[in-house]
Amino acid sequence: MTRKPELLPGTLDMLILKTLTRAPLHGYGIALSIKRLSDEVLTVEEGSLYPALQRLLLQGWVKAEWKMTETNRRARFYTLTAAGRKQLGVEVSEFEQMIAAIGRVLAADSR
Amino acid sequence: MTRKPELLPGTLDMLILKTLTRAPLHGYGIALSIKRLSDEVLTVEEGSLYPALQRLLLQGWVKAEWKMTETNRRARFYTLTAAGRKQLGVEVSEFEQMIAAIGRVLAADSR
DNA sequence: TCTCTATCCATAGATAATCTATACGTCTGC
DNA sequence: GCAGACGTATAGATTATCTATGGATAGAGA
Repeated sequence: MTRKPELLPGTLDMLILKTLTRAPLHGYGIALSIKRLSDEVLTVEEGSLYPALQRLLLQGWVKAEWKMTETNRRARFYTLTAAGRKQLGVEVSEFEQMIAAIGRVLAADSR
Repeated sequence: MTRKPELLPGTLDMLILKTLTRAPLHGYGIALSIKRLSDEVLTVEEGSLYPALQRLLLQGWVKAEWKMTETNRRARFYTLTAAGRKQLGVEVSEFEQMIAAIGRVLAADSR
């Protein structure tokens, strides 16, 4: 049985980076934000999210610091770096190119 | 270093099924067709293609038979089954829903 | 005839990205 | 006290790619 992913593989980093262009956020907030903006279509599982954030940190595309949330909890806030913003641009344009290409294949008329 | 995929993961089965709606084709022909229709953006490697065709056969979404090509070679031609056609519809609509959702996230304005 | 290129099939193994499941801790409201 | 939302994190399984091979045949051109 083929599993139904909650996410298109390969798009998570892009979605996280995009989310952080609005404001620094903690992991939980990033997941909520993506879910809400996508009208509940996209769900980011913790097991995908935190490894992804580690990747982004390692690449230098985000930085992190511990702070207090509005609700008075310790949380790790991630901020987009300049390199991250650039990377987002690259990923978005590659993604759009892919989507356009897939669109052309799907649009080819079949008998 | 993050690898640059030739394909959006998760979309290959859909692309193959779609290609077969036009006419039965052998593996090599499927790969060429996707490449050409996408204006060389999407490249299907053999190591992705043949396992994918095995998956589709196992699921009963395509059937295969050996025939001769126009160029006088033995080749395995794959034909879409009724179940495969139905599956294609499901995959396309899920894909479009995903793309729309990602679009909403990417469109959210950032300061 | 020889060699090169395009056509064709297929698999093994590595890699990457996701999901499932789990564990832990805190704050607020009831 | 307890439930439910908030919040971080990792281990392990799964799946889908890519890389790298290996093999075979047809046709064109030297």
